[in-house]
This record gives sequence, C-alpha cells and structure tokens, in this order.
Amino acid sequence: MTSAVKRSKVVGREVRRRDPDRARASILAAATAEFAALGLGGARVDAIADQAGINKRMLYHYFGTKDDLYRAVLEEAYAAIRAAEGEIVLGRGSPAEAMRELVLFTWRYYREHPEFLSLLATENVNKGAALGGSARIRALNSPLIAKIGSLLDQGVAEGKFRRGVDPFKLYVSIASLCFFYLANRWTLGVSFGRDLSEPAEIEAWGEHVVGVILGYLRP
Amino acid sequence: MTSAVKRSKVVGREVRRRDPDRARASILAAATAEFAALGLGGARVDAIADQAGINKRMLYHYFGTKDDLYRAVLEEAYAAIRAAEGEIVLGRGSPAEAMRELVLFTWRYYREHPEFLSLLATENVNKGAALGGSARIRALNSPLIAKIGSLLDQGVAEGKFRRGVDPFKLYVSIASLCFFYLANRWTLGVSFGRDLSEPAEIEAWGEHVVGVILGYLRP
DNA sequence: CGCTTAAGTAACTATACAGTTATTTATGCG
DNA sequence: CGCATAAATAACTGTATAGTTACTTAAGCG
Repeated sequence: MTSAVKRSKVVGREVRRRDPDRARASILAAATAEFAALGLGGARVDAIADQAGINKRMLYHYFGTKDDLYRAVLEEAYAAIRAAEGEIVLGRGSPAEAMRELVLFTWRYYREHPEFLSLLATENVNKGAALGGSARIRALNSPLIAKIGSLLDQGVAEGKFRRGVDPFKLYVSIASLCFFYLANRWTLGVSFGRDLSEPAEIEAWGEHVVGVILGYLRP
Repeated sequence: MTSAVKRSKVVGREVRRRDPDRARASILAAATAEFAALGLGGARVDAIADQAGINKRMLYHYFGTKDDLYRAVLEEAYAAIRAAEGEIVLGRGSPAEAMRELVLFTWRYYREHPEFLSLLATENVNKGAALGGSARIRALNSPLIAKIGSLLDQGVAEGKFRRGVDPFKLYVSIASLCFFYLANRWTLGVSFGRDLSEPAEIEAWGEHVVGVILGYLRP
C-alpha cells in the first residue's frame, strides 16, 4: 500500500465521495427495477442497495422503511406519466386524427415504460394500499381527461363523433386496451401459443386499438 | 372412484382423521387466496398451511415446493375459467344480442373471481415464468375464440357486423376492457377520486364495454 | 481553523422463512 | 389379525431479511 496521506484530496486513490442527489436517484432507479420485477413482497432491500451501489444504511437514511421506498417509487412513476401526458400537443388534423395520436401516445408510453405497468399491477394486487396514503398522487389528475373531453366536443360539433361519450370512460378504455395486451402478454402468449412480444404483433395491436376506439366513436 | 364411507370411529375423543382430498382442496383454496392477496413473493407457506388448517409438512407432501404449489394454483384457476367459458350457450337472438351476452359473461366472471384477476396480474409481473413450464395450460385453449369467430361470421353474413375482425383480437379487447377496470380500480380510484367499486359504477362499466364492442363492430 | 452536521460504512440482531427430520397413527388389504 | 403404506404431527435447521448500532469521514460555515 502506498502511504495513506489523506490530508487533502488524494487524487490517485479512491476517495469516498459524497453525492446525496446521485445516491437518492440511484436508489430510486434500483428500487423501481426491483419492485417492478419482483413485486412488493418479492423485492429485497439488500438487492436494491447492492444494485444502487450504496450502503443499505443510506437507503434507510433517505427513504425510511421498505414500504416508504415503495411509495416513493410509485409516486415518481405517476409523476412521470402525468408529466408526459401534460406535454402532448395534438396536431392540427381532424378530431379522428388527433384521437389517433392520443391513443398512440398512450400505446407508446406503455411500451417504453414496462416498469410502470408492472408497478401498477403490483400496487393493485396490493389493493392500492400504498398509494391510498399518498396525498401527492391524489393531487395529480391526468391532463388527458381534459384533452379527451375537448376532442370529443370538437368531434361531436363537426358531426364526426357520436354524442354522449364520457371522457373518463374513454380514457379508461384506451388505457385498458393498451395496458392489458402489454402487461398480460406473457400469460396470453402461453395460453394461445403466440409470441405477443413480436414487434409485428405489437405494432398491429396499436393499430387495432386505434381502430376500436375510432370505430366506437363513429356517430 | 374412491371415497368409501369415511368411518370416523370415535366419538367423544379428538381423533386424528385422514382426508387427503379435503386436505388437498383446502390447501389449494388457502394458497389461491394467499397468492392472490400477496403475490408470489409476498405469499407465505406458513400462512397457507395455517389458513388451510393443515400441517405444513402435508403441503410439501401434496404439492412439492412453494413454486410448485403456485403453479398448481394457476393451473386450477385457468382450468376453472376455461370450463366456465365452455359452458356458455348463447341465446337465439341477433348476433348483436349474442355478442352482448358474451361480453357480459366475461364481465360477470371477472367480477365474481377477483382472485383470478390478481393471479393473472401476479403471474405477468413474473413474466409468465411459472405457467411457461406448464404443458397443461398450453393444452387449454379458450372455447371463446371459436364462439366469437362464428358469431362474427354470422353477423357479417347478416350485414350486422363489419368485415375482417380477428376473433383473437376481439377476445383480447373484451378481456382488456373487463380486466383493466376491475383489476386496476384501486389506483384508478385514488388517481381520479372516484370509488370505482360502487355497484352503480361497476354496472355502468359493464354496459360501457358492451357499447364499445358493439359500436366497434358496426359495419 | 475548528466544530457541527450530514454522508457514509461494516458489522450486527432478532425474527421470518422455505424446506426437512424423525416419528406417530389411521386405514385398506392379504 | 398383522402389516405395508399413506396421512399426519411437532420440532428443527440453515439461511435470508428488514431494520439497527456504533462508528468514521467529508463538507460547509463561523
């Protein structure tokens, strides 16, 4: 060993560095992956700490208990999707074209964030117990509901959409059709002997969802 | 063919009685509830044995490991829904009326078997790993696909349904719309400040699904 | 500089957990 | 009856797990 002169910044050697923001972020990222892959009960705090490259003590320091960390992961995942939803700007085409964009936005977001789908599934197996205690979530309404509402009004005014469709129900319908295929494709694939993760199948399902929604909306 | 008369020979005294069928059944029932409530990782073998009122050793005797028991639970749940699907007899009304019955069957089955929905969600978080190894599941095709297929043909022939709809896609669409609402109503409820477990809301969603499917199928 | 505070570490603890051992007892069959 | 076998039990084992303790070290500030 070389001399342990640790007086000032010893550049040549590994020096313990402090970086709270990075530590928090890397714990959250590791926890998201762990909870998404194994569920609440299956996730291991030690595995999260290892994966994050931090000492387990710091995880407790920053986040409290395992349940607190789980809630933080859910809150972050919700904040992220709501932020993305807030940024959609629909093109200036017809209502049908805008609706198509909106459906494909949801489809793309779900495809690109499988961990969000898994967390959602896990938290619902848990009957929403963790999120129920989160005021932060209750404050985050989806910007999509309002966008869908005005799109529906516009479509009805132009005689392109049927009357009387509830924006919330339409939002949940779009989410249903996008979520179910992606989240449950493993059991669907086993049951029906098809590989639903094939890019061509995935592409086709997105178009199918557009077709179902626009078909339903016809006057 | 077994099950001769169970002669419990004694009376006032606590006698250890043997009943393999009952033991197996009660283990499966307890395991179904436990896995559905807590997921694969969260389920506890001791809790299942307690709940079933049997000694843990017997659980291992009948089912092997925890994973084996989990697979048995999934297989039974699948066998049950396939059996129910096989028994539907659609009325003699129009194709639209028959399709409505078919949608409402799915809706009712999901409502009455929340544990099936939770198991499905859990197994998909698990990426279908347990079911992937089950030849028994692969052999169980859904009888609904064929029924939907002939219904679609009939509707097209009568000029009531649009052409070119894939029965598998329609089946998955119906399942999506029914599953998502029920399985994810906890987080939906928190996010949107609505109690989606209200009987009136549940009733309305079933009708909405019928409306979406029939709306889409219009020529 | 020196001191306070927050960031960091290793090792520990008490309990929970999946799976096993050793043993006992009921039951069907010759 | 007597015996082989399957059903049942309690107590146990080695490890994993969430959470903690006791301590060290970097950074910011007067």
